[in-house]
Formats: sequence, structure tokens, C-alpha cells
Amino acid sequence: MSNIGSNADGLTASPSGACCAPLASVSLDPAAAADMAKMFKAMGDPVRLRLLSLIAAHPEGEVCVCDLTDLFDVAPPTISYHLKLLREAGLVDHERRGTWVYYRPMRDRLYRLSALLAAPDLTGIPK
Amino acid sequence: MSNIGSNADGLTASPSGACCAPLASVSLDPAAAADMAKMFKAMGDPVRLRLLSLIAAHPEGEVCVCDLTDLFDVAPPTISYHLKLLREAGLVDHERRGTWVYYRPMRDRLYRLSALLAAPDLTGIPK
DNA sequence: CCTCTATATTGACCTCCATCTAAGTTTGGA
DNA sequence: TCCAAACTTAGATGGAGGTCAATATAGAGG
Repeated sequence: MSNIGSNADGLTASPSGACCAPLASVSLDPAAAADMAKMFKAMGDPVRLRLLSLIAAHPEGEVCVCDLTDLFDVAPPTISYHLKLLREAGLVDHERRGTWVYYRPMRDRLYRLSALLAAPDLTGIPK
Repeated sequence: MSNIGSNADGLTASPSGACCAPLASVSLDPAAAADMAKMFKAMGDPVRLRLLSLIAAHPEGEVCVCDLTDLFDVAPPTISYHLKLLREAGLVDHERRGTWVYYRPMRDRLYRLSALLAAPDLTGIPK
């Protein structure tokens, strides 16, 4: 973070000069990368990815935690811990209604990640 | 993994019965989740995500390691370590030509992840 | 060959993470 | 008011992960 200028799009133009290739054109700047990485990291655990998938796949658009715990081989506190990480990564939202707690996917954030991966240059800007 | 039947698509039909909602319809099965999670995990580190972005964004379609090391605040062995993880996750490919080593993105795998996130139910099957 | 350069591997270190048990909190009902 | 159910939080622990310095390997060039 010194000779690299960035803009509001979270992109960075790399400096030229190297051993064998011209320049790195445009790519994610460190700040944007950190935010994206947090989301990817949250999905980087099999239990959390399955949790996210189950939440996103639910026809009602939300899932009660009580419906999730039985599907895994880990104890309820562990499920709670993973859901917390998914929340902190901004991938799911939650709401308490009565005794139960319901989780919803945050689709705008998921689409943003999808767009990042769909862009040939991984800049987050498709097309 | 017991009462959950899966098929070749990497999807799982969940059993019914729960406290407050019907059933979890269809979602990633544990095996598919593990494979996907490995890729997401590889992108879950800021250094690795930036590396991947730099590699994917390069106009030549490939990048010399020598062009990458200077862009980060970590020592060369650390860059090498991160590139190895990206390789093992199947996100990049590499080839040695003379003294230098070049890395290329594996776009089919990246598109697959993109499709997973684009699907409203995170099944990996868009539409 | 010998050596220099470019990467990779090894080993050590320390932090972070996934998991559990046990205890706390919130809510609804007897 | 008291208890039980549904989560969540706290504390502990074993293991995985990121980093570096030191060493190894692979080519290119003399």
C-alpha cells in the first residue's frame, strides 16, 4: 500500500516494471480484498457452506435454527458459532420470533460474490 | 450422513419432520460442500484473493511469480505457500519455463463457484 | 562445473479456529 | 412463579494456518 493508487470501485492499477511481463493491469485492492476474503472465509468451512446452502434453499426464504441442528454431526453450540460467523460476514440475517430464531440469506451480498467470480479478471465488475 | 440420500448432482433431499417449518428441500450434500468449501477457503485469505485476482486479471492470461512477490508485504516463501494452496484448491495452474514459473487461472472452476452463488438456492445449478 | 537467480520446501513459532461441556438468557406455558 | 425448550455465550483444548529464516532445487550463463 504505497505506490498503488486505488479508487472507489475497490480496484487498483498496479505499477509497471517487472522481470518478464508488462503490468498487472487492474485487480482488487487490499481493502476490497479483505472484505471479500471475509465472506469467502466464512464459506470456507464445510459446515458453514452447508448451513448457508440450507438457508438459501429454503422455500420460505428463512430457516429456523431448530431445523438445522439435527442435520449435522456437531453440537448445537457449534452450529450457533458457525451461524454467528456467517452473520458477521454479512451472508445471513437473523430474527427472533418467540422461542425460535430464523435465518435468512443476504442475497445481494451473495450476488456480489458471484459477480466477482464471473468477471474474467476478478474485479467484481462483470462484462 | 445417514438418512440423507444424495445423487450425482451433488444435491441432497433432506428428511421432513422438524419443529416449525416443513423441510429443507434441496441443498449441497456434505461431499460437494467439502469440495466447494476447499475452494472458498483458498479465497478466504486476503493475500490469496489478491493473488488470484492479479493472476486472473493479467492480459497475457498468465503471470510470472516474479511479478507478484513485490506487490505484497510478505516474504517470497509466504507467496509460494499461498500459491500452493491456490493450486491445491484447483483455482490456478502453473508451468515452469526456464527460470520463471507462470500461473494461470482455472476459469472453469471459478465459473462453477460463480454459478453456485448465482443460484437462488445455492445448489450450484443456476436458473 | 560453478555460480547466480528464481521458486519451492522445511522447521519453528505463534496465533487463530472448530469443537466440546457447562452455564446463561429469553420466551412460552402450566 | 417456576420450569422447560431454544438458542447463545464462556471457557478450555487440540489442531490447523500464516509467517519467517534457512535450506534446497532448478535453470541459465559463464
